[in-house]
Amino acid sequence: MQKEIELFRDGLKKNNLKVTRQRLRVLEAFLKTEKHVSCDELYRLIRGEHPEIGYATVYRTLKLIQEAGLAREVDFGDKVLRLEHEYGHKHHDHLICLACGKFFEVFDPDIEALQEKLAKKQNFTPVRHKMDIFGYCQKCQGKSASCV
Amino acid sequence: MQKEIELFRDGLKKNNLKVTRQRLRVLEAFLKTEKHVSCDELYRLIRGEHPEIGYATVYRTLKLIQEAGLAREVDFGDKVLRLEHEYGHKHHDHLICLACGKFFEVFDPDIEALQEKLAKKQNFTPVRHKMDIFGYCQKCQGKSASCV
DNA sequence: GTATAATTGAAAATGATTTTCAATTTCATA
DNA sequence: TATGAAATTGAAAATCATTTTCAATTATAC
Ligand SMILES: [Zn+2]
Ligand SMILES: [Zn+2]
Ligand SMILES: [Zn+2]
Ligand SMILES: [Zn+2]
Repeated sequence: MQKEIELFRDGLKKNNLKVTRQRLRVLEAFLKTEKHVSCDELYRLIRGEHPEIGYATVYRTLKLIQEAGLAREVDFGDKVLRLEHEYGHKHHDHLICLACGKFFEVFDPDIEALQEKLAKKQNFTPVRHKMDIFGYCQKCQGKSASCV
Repeated sequence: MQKEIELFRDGLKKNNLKVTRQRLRVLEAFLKTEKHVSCDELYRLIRGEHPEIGYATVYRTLKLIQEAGLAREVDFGDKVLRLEHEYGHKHHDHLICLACGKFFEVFDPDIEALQEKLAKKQNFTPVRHKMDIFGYCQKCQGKSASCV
């Protein structure tokens, strides 16, 4: 966490941006949660301890956190922008339960290799990818999507 | 296209919904375009020939087209809901160019098999998946994302 | 044809995201 | 440590895609 804070400060300095109390609070809150958090969720978390920090500041700081390479966007198909930790977290893909909403992080080097190959075959230079598998987790076997 | 129209009519009848002039116009417009079209884009296309058809009708009909199994949602990460043809189009994944926005439909049975295996290993029952590879197409090699 | 129930289009509502702006704060420099 | 230019802040408003409302219109079963 110390390393992340340092990277954040460096990212700010590099762009002539200021290190503020609010920005540090937002970063800390983001680093503390291991979920795939939305801006709104993070704002509500922070509000408990720091009700003086506004939504816009959380929103803007999340952009800065992304720019510093500490977070990446994930999309679970629920129309909400979510962020997950990037620093110290290797690339992975997701299994997402249609019933309970839980997700699992997975990684398969064979799939990754085939993805490279697939792109190259089309003379396409891959930069990044997103692979999300939707279905039912062990606990939700047999349930339909409606059981929340 | 005749088959698709029939399926659409069947879908409506099955749910006690009415076959209207507007719904057929929207379906035809959707079937005619082979792009991954958004509601707004389709509305603008239709407006040329049928300015009397409202946005809400296009929006609502697109839902019905999905429910009839004729369209599926695709997400290119641009925050807009897009639909592509489903009927007669096998499952595929996408290569999406970060520079020019063009996309290519791809399919790799080996990847599909490994995806199944990966999910099963976690006792997860896969239903559907999304795999999007972002990068640069042949024409845009070496360009940065800013060149549109 | 009539009755009934569904559909329509315009406009308003929604909900996440993004911007505006005047007051406040940071921080390089003196 | 004081100063002042430049960046930041929070509240509120704007934006933008999506979704709903509602009174008038239309499809369809009888
Ligand atoms: Zn991957
Ligand atoms: Zn589950
Ligand atoms: Zn696939
Ligand atoms: Zn496609």
